[in-house]
Amino acid sequence: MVSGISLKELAAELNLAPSTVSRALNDSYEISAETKKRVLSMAEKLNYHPNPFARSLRENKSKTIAVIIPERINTFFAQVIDGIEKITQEHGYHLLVYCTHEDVDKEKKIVSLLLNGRADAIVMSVSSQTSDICHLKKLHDRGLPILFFDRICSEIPTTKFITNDYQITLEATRHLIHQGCKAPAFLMLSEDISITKERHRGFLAALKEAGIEHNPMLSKVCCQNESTNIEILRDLLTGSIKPDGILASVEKLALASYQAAKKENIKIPQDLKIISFSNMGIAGLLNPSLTTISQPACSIGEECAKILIKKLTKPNQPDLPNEVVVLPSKITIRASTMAE
Amino acid sequence: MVSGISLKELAAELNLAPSTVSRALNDSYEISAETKKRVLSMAEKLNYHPNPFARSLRENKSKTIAVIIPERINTFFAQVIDGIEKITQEHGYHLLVYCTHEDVDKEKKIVSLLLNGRADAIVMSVSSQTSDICHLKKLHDRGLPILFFDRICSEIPTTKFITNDYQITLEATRHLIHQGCKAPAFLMLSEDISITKERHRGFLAALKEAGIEHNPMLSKVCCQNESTNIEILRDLLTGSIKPDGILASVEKLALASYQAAKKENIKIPQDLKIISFSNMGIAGLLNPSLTTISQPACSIGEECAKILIKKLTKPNQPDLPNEVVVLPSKITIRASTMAE
DNA sequence: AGAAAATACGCAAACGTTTTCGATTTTATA
DNA sequence: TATAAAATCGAAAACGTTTGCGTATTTTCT
Repeated sequence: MVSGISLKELAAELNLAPSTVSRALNDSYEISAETKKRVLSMAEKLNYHPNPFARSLRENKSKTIAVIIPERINTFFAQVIDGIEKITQEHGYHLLVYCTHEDVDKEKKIVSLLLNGRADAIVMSVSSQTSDICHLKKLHDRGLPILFFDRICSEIPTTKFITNDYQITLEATRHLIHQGCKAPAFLMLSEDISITKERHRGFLAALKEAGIEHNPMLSKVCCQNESTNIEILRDLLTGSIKPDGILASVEKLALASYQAAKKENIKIPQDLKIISFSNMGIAGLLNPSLTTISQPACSIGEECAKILIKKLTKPNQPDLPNEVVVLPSKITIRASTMAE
Repeated sequence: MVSGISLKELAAELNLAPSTVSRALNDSYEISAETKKRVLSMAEKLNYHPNPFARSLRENKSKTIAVIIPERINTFFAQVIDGIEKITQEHGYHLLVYCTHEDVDKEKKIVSLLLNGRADAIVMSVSSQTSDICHLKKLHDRGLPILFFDRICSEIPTTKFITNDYQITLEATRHLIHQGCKAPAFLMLSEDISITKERHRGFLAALKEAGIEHNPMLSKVCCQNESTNIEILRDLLTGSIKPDGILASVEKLALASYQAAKKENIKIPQDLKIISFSNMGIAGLLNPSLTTISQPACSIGEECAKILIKKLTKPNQPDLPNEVVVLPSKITIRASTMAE
């Protein structure tokens, strides 16, 4: 009932062979225009819809792309998926979306679910806990097109999309320094992930350039839990080596900083200037408004999708090239980094 | 290559019939423990993964649930999906996620894609433009389990999950009045959707209860575009009938109100108090912090998923009962509604 | 007019599972 | 010991498509 009428039944209704009906529906040159019209109208009348699984089984492709992200409640990732969906939908692809919640074990489970061909390709951003990557290697070895964005996995030879993390963090840190920061801190979720390294490198470069000696205590690794992050940051802000600026490599750490500063009664931007990677639309409505480094999330999604669609739809396409595509981020200066 | 080894090949390797191997893998009582062990270890060794499409074709179910939401960049919907995923993943289900972007035409297209059995069930929240619902009826008539949350469709006899919209809006409006509002406004995306009506009803009831005569000009229908919304609200805030309070039935309208008030130099909460439906984690960090009505998004997702899983996994389950499940929302009072 | 080519369609296999129905062997029962 | 019952496995059909190949009819060319 729920699956509706089949091709065979449709063919029987028309007194035609299933093969003929199939060809007619697929607009084959072997079928006369008249027969095509007959088939089409009967298919419409009987509400025929081809079974996607029979087709997938036969064609060995699913018209489905899997997207794996570390968190759903995050403007950046949501925008990327919007971008992916926009392009892939035009080509009749469906999106399976999985969230790892920054948990590498969950990531492994999800990845293993995709070893059976359920998806024709994978677009993903690895969890912040991901250091061992043999589960990802297994996917790639199987021949499944896989493609990374933002949190990339450089060991796997495929196309990756990131932003100019080093350069933009360099500029952002320069901005902090220019606004008067003498001892900025760098906040991160993990030391392992690719972009964190790049961003940290840019941060340190700007300090060196300005002749500021960086105290490693001011490069802080935080965790997933919001309340413990706030505690970590309260300790940082009231510790022996107080930062007068913060560069948060992840949005949630900027927000935790706001909370911590609020609790410790530290004034932003007077006592503490904050700049953060963030794609929140409402950064301008925060108290004070947050200076952000925003990534071209939607474009990243679209570009991912485009290259994937090309690979999947054109026959005899080569493997995805092992290259890193860089799209520029943008700094929007707001109140949180204003010099007094 | 990408699809790996098949059951037949595995069987050949073991000198067993495919049927035996299938049964062994599915832990059938008909197979001896010894054979099972042999099969399992060989399957492991050869990296066998059952083809999901062959199975779906045979079993006539896909182990897939489709989720349709009006927007992705929205904490509420993201949380609901997190809740759904949490439960469904435990039972081996996959999630196809579609976004309508509040566009009813896109909604229709997406729905028509699901007429072929690609998903075993649908969980959705309709777009704000959806008034004609025959595309949804078609799904339900086909026998596909469909289930609504938040933006429900009452014409279709199935289970729906909402919050106590009438009651909580009544209380929220009382709060506004108690804080000194004499002429609160009500902001909505559309007059058509279910929850808007309920919320508006609660709003009006509170006004009546307080003996306040409501000017219909203060019930404002906004649109999807942020900048035009800001214009609409600037007009409202500077018009002949000025509101001194706002109840935003949707998060984005509260944010637009903040922007409009900022531009018009209207002080919140002194000149204008704002309360809004919102699940943003950072409502407390806005300037001023936003009083919110937050919905139990994650629970909604989990409850949806639970009832669905029950329906899908237990045999001979009756249709989803035609009832509305109500989960309570919660008001969190912050600075945006403080009396001076 | 006859041969060749083009047109339009049908038959059957194949994709990788699961399951019904038997078949054979082993074990338990009388 | 004969027989019923249980245990273990295999053959084959079925799910709904697509497609290679075969064939009958019509058209075109010489």
